[in-house]
Amino acid sequence: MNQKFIITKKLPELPEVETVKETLKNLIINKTIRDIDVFYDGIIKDISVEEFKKYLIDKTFTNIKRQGKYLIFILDDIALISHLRMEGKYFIKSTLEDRSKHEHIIFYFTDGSTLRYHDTRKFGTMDIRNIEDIYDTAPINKLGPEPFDKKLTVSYLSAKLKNKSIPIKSALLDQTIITGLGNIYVDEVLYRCKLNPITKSNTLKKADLSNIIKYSSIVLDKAIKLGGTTIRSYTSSLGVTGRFQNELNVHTLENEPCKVCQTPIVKTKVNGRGTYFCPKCQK
DNA sequence: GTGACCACCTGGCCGC
DNA sequence: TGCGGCCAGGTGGTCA
Repeated sequence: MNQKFIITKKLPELPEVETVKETLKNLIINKTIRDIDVFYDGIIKDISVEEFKKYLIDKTFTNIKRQGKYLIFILDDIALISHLRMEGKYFIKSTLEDRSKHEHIIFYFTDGSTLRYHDTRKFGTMDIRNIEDIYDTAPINKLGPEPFDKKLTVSYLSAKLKNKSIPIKSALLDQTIITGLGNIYVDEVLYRCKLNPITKSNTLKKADLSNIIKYSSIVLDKAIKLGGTTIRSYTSSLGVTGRFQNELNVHTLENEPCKVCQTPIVKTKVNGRGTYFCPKCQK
């Protein structure tokens, strides 16, 4: 087998972000920012580094929330909205520790510790909002319901997809329709639903939509309980690794036998995204 | 309104 | 051994 296709990139999806949120809650709540160093300003959206510092210095972390794959740090009256994208991570370290190559933003706390944003590919983003504007402005106000949300019903999904001829895989990756599903979990959900990833979204039956809702919730719930998925080396703060990779049925398992019918799992591309499915179970 | 495509960015891998 | 090129990923922007 071509080695290039074995290596799958790791990425933080909703379960991984939930793990990061819960881990950081125990570590930074009630800590006050004394200073900030920004080594790569491309992560900060819309405002200058000076404004970013002005908003956050002397502020205290009072809560951490999550919406989809976004982390929302509450600092008094300000919200720092962070998206980890492909490889973003947070670490707590002492002020004395040297900065590693990929640490792009360091928050210095008054107690001598630091919160460090580490991102190998510099894809992550940070937005600043007033707390009263969090849910009324982009990016949060564009997000659809999460799989656990009661708003996610068959009628909601049917209305969203009725004019969509794009593959169901692409539709499920669209965070304005359902928020929280990423490439790994969409493959796993579609496998459990026995749906081919290229099925046109507007051809699905109500039973299919019901299954999508049901299995999205089941898959993400289980992944959260297991701390997410560590495919190559993704770890959350303080090196917490996920165990959901042991539950994967198709993703990254090209040429491995399907657990149901033993047919080799196929890897293809759907709108440029690496996609794994069983050609027999998912017709 | 919809869908396709591109940019962003870098480590790891393959082929030469 | 070293170099060039490809690939992976989520999201936002642009264009048809």
